[in-house]
Formats: sequence, C-alpha cells, structure tokens
Amino acid sequence: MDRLILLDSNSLINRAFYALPNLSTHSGQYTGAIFGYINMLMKIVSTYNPTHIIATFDRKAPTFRKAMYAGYKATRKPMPAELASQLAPLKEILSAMNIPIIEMDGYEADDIIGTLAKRFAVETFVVTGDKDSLQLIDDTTTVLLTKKGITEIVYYDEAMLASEGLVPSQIIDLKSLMGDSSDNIPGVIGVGEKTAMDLLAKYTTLDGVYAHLSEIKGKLQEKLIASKDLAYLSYELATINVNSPVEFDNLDDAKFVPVFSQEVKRLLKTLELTKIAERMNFVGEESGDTLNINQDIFIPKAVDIDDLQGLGEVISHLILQGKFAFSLSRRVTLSTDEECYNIVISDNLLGDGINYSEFIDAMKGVFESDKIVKICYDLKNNMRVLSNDGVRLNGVESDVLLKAYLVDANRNYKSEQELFNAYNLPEGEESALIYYIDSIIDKELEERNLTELYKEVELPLVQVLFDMEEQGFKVDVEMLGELNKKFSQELDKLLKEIMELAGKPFNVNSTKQLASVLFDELGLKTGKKTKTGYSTNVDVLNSIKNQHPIVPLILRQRELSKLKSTYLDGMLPLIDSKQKIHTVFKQTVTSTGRLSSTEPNLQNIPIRKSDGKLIRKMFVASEGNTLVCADYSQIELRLMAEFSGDETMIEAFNNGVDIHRTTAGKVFGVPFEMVTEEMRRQAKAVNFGIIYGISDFGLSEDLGVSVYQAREFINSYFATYPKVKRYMDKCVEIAKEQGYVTTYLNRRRDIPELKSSNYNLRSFGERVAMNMPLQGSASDIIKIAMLKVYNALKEGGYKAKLIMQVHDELIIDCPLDEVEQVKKLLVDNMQNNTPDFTVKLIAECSCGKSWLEAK
DNA sequence: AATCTCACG
DNA sequence: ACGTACGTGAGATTA
Repeated sequence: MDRLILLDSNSLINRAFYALPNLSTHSGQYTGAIFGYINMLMKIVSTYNPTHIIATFDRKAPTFRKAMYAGYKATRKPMPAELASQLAPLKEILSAMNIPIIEMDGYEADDIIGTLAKRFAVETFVVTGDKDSLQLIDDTTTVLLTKKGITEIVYYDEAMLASEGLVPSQIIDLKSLMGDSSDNIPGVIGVGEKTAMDLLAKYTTLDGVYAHLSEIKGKLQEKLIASKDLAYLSYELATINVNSPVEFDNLDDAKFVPVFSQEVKRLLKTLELTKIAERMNFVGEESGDTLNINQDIFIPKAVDIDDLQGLGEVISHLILQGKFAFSLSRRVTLSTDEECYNIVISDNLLGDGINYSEFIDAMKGVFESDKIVKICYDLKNNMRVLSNDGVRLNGVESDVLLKAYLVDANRNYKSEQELFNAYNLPEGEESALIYYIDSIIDKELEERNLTELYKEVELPLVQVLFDMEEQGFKVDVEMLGELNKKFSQELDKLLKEIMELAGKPFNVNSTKQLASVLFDELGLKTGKKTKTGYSTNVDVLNSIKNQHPIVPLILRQRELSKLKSTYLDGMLPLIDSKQKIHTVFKQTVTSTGRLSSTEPNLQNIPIRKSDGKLIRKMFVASEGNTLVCADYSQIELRLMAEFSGDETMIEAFNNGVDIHRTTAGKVFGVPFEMVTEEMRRQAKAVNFGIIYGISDFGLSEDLGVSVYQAREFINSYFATYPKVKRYMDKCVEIAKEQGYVTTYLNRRRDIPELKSSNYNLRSFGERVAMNMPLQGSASDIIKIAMLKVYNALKEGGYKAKLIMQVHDELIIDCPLDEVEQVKKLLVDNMQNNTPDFTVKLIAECSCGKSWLEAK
C-alpha cells in the first residue's frame, strides 16, 4: 500500500523556529528550525512508514488568490532573518534525501498540498501546523496537525473531526465565521469559536446561517448583518484551492526510502546536527536502530462492531481471553493481544451503530468483574467516566499512564497520543496501542525495580484517591458569602484611595501599569527586574513601603484580591448541591512523587496570614462530623537524619527537642536556653535550605544577609552535622554517576541537567539530586500511610472517610463517636510505616469543626 | 501562550 | 563569570 506524506514546510519550519532555542553552528549558521523540522520528519517517517514524500514551500512573491484582497494578507510579518537563512540549507538536505520540493509563484503551500492530496488516489497524510488544512480531510486524506511547536502530532481523520462535531468542509464555514488572526482572516466581528460552533451546529454552513438570519436573535443577528461581506470574503480566503496548476504528475518521482546518501550525512555534519545523523540509516553502513525499531510490531487492525449481536460476540471473546485493553477517549475501542474492535457508537437509536447506553449495559459486567483483567490509560479518569454511567470499574491491573510516570517522572503525558508518540508507535486504535505499550513499559519497570512500587502503592492508591475526590470537602457557603462581601467592601475603599494617591485611575492588577505609576510617576526606588520590566512583587513592595503611603495600600489590595479571586470567586462555581467541593488529585504530574490537586487546588488553601485563615475556616466537616487532621512533624529533616545517619541529628529528633532551636544552639555555639528567636529563625532557614539543596546565594536571599555570611552559616551547619554534608555530597556524586536518584520506595528521577554544559542547569541538577530523595521519600511514606489508613477505616467498618492530603498532612471527615479511635488509627498508621528506621516519625493530630480549628 | 504574582507544603 | 533556593496550580494581564 502506498502512503504519501505532504509536508507544509513553511508552516512546520516556522513552528520549529519559534518552539526551539536559536541553535547555531560554531560558524554562526542558525540551525534550530532545521533541527526541529528534520527531527519531526524522522519521527513521522518512523511512525507512518511512508512510501512517498513531497515537501511544499511558499514563494515569497505575493500570492495570487489572496493578493486579490490586499490588506488582509499584507499585514503578515516578514520572516525573521534568523529563520530565512535556514531555508536554503533545509532544501539542500531535502533534495539530498530525494524528497521533491514544490513551490510555485502565486500559490501558497496549502494550495499545492490541497491539489496534490486530491490528485493522487493513495493514502495521504498532510503534515502541517495550520488548522485550515483540516478541510482537506477525506477517506484517503488524513491531517497530522503539529501542536506545541512541533513536539506533538495530532492525528485528524473524518471520525476525529466528527467527534468535534464537524465535517471537513465546515472548517471553511467555521473560519469564515470566527476568523483567524494568524492568517489574517477577519471573520464576523465579535464572533469567536464558541458562537461559530453553535451556529454551525444549528445551520450547518455559512449559507445556512444567513438563510436563517431571522431566527437568530439580538446582538448576534446585528453582528452577522454588519459583517456579512467580511464573512463571505473570509470564506474565499479560507478555501484552499485544490485545482492549482501544479506540475507534478508522476507519484514515483516522490518515492521515499529511509536510507540516505552520504551526502545527507555530510550536510548534517556541516550543520553540526550529528544527533540526528546518529539516528538515521545511510547507504553503505550497517543499519541504525531508531528508524526500524517498531517496524515489526504487531498492532491488530480494527474491526468495526456496529450492532449488538456483534458486540455480544466481542464480549464473549473478551471473557474467554480474560484480558483486554480499552479506550473511551477518542472513540470506543477494545483490544486483546490479537484483536481490536472499534465499537461504532451512535447517538440516535435509528442510525447505524450501537447506542452508548446499550454499549454500557452490555459491558457493565465485564467492566465490573475483577476476574477479567483490564489495561487502560489513566485509570482514575476512566473510573470517573464509567461511574457516571453507573459502572464501578474493577480489575484494572495496568494503567499505562501511571506506569509511564514511574518510568520517567520528568515526562508529563497529557494524552494517550503523547504517550504513543513517546514510544514511537505506529498508528492504530488507542486500545491496541495501549495493550502493546503495556508490555513494553512492564519491561522498563522491571529493569528499574519499580514493579513493586507500582503494584503495592501507586495502583492501589488510585482507588483511595478516587474515593477521596468523590467524598469531597464541605464548604460553609454562608461564610463564603460574608467573606466575599467583607473583602469586596475593603477592596472598593482601597482602590479609591490608591487612585487618589496615584492621581489617576489605573489597573492595579497590571504589573506594567503599576510599575509605571510607582517607578516613573512617583519616582520610587526600583528593585529586581523581570524579563519585561521592573518587578512589583511583595519583596519589592515591602522594601519601599515606607517611601510612599500608596505602597502599603497596594500590598493590602494585592492580598485581598488574591484571596477573593482565587479562593472565593474561584471556589464558588465548584461547589455542588451538597455544599461540597471535589478536587481532582493528579498522581502523575510531579517529578518527585508528590500528588497535586486541581479544580480547585485544595493543597494551597491559605493558613499563614490572618485574612487567609478566614478562608481556611470555610472548610468544614460534614453534618454531625468533625475533621481529624494529622501532619508529619519535620518529615523531610527527619529523613535527612535517617539517610545521612548523622548521630547528632538523629539523637535530637529522638529526644523530641525543637530541632530548629537545637540547630541554632549548635551552630552559634550557645547553650539551648540562650538561643534567641532570631537565631532560631536563621537556623530554621538553614534547615530548609539544606532540604532544597543548599546554595549560599539562595540562603542569603532568604535571610537577607550577605552571601559571605550565608556561606559561613552553611559551613558551621556542616561542621555541626558532618554526616549531613557527606550525605549531600554522596547524593550528587551518585546522581552524576548513574544519571538519576532514588527514594525510600525506589522511586526514581532522572536528572539529565547534571550533564548540561550550562552552569545554571547543572547546579539545578545538583540541588535536585539533594532534594528529590527527601521530598520523594516523604511522599512515598505518606502514600503508604494513606493506603493503610484507608484500609483500616474500611476494615474497621468506620463511617469516617479520608478526604484530603496536603503532602505531609491527612484529613479525615469523622463522625463524633468515632473520633478517638480514628485519631489513634490515623496516627499509628502514619508513624509506623518505616520499621527499618532509626529515626522516629511523629504525626501530630488534632480535630475541629473547621480546617482552621483542626490545625 | 507566555509572564507575573502568590497561595501552599 | 555566571545567577539560583525544592515541589506545585490558578488568576489576571499582555501580546
């Protein structure tokens, strides 16, 4: 089967240019965009195995089609010289690869591509960053749309487009309504994507919209009438010419073989792009690996299942096999190791395919059985989706996202497709790829000794987190309303006073405007600089708060508007009918193993300042319950004592003394009782600094002392705790040697920065090497605690429920009559997870009606 | 989409 | 000679 790839080179090289740093050779030739382009080309080649490739380019001359509407296209920015200089070498390489280059005066690349895509009746992939091209999709044409610069490639075919509610030709209608600023298509003024989609859903086309203008009400009707000419002009602009006179008729002139001439190698060498060359195959050399890696993979082809009888047969097969992968994301597909089924879902009962609810009914038993093993991507999310359909998902042994996270926590996969790309898989249905990828990742887990962490901790934790989210955290809505009123009133007053002192109205939330008022007009002293101008952050404002009465007012305004927008206004729409708020925990985000919390983030509810405490007071136990909270005392420092084996520090912890005070006494050489608050504060800062991977500069910044003095602190600290110093050095040394560090449960973080030639990046790598084992082990330990607490509550038949985790703190929503037992259970399970430790771990526990009282 | 700011551990 | 503390998420502005 022939497969043709059409490259929209201008679009691709542009995106590569802006996404990548300005790489250049020693002689000063820029290469970043070329690097990005070739890299992406190689990735596409290895994924899609094309038999033919054609590259198209724009000509600089004004375009014929669009030049007719001078003014719209004219505003496009000229190509920067750093990019323009990369075009010629790129074309040279493409030519050496025997990839024909097509460019025509008067036509843009998308016209050429459109024409070629329709001309040859072979499977065609259009590679571009331009969404306009989606109009070219048909049964033989697919668009590979680059996102995020060019690192991610999204596959668009008719089905994919349909899932967004569009057919290919509607792309033109959509653009003519919403416009496209990057392409200078005006569209209807005042209509954006959402309105445009709504209109098309109702009236299908632009003509349809104008034919039913009378049905459209109010402002929108006015806008449509006012911009009618613009809309139809936009339609012309957005339409790709598929009949341009491209002189290219023999497809075999574009024949592609992924083995390149020595000339290609030479060209890449001159551009100092040796990394890319290493991954390619060249004539007369033994074959490299990357390009061929996945050519032998067996990914079963999808069989469409469009009636209930067929689905019944599939289900029997799944049960018989006892193991399958599923994906409900892009479409609904199910795969065993040999078969892949595409379940054709239809929304109306009459049409072809299976109604979604019928699919769910039929599959319920299979999804709920823990005897039938399942594989999926993002288990917790699938549990949520199916739970909304009344299905309790069980028996999932493999969550490939979770596994991939353990393999490399620095990656942050945001979609199934990103994961597939990372593993260089050919195309195929999601479930088939998930099934396949699982077997690869299992080997990686095994190699890295991560299987136990996965099976014993991360996978079972998914259910715990799911239940915590489901349970939710109650919010006192009445209190929220009162606070909102109170803050609003004070903010009104503050803003008035600020404007008066400034002598003119301005937007205090705008750093730019604020800086101009403070530093230009009032002539106050500037502080740190940012990329875009002078900083106006708290540190800067605090340093000038005595210079002008406006500054304290701004500080107060900042504080209140932060609290109001993030924690009052932001929270309100997330509260459900039972006055509960349900965060979403992310288990595969942080590079250290911590959880994160979103929608809303409940891990950064205020506590430190007095008005912030009022926010925390809004979070309460549910009806008739109390909150039981416990947090680890100094867990990261205790871990440092344990891992370093420093007797002085271990002894301090095991004697239950105040660690910061003790440290101060030893570092400053005074008896414990003589330690002043200031000395303790400084010692505390050093203790924290150590955990972060100390640097003299960072500490001096934090303490407001000279770098020299900070250095002295660090030296006497290490003299006090000599083994801590040795431990820190060892962390860095090991990291440099093996390229990664590990935690208590063998969680691993690769630190590629250590190999960087950039001093800053390398130093960052060193700090990470010191911090990750501490932060990561602390999160290992609280995860163990969560599992134990969850199980103990369940087995003990308690009504109390775990509802929140904030890195070193757990919160239980607990009926009053269970409080004493639950407190004990919670503390015991937090403190006694690490039988092999010399250092005692301490969890401090308290309770109260609100989160504020319980701390 | 990037930047700045700031809330938490 | 360089220019930094470790880990997050969200809102507002700007481009």
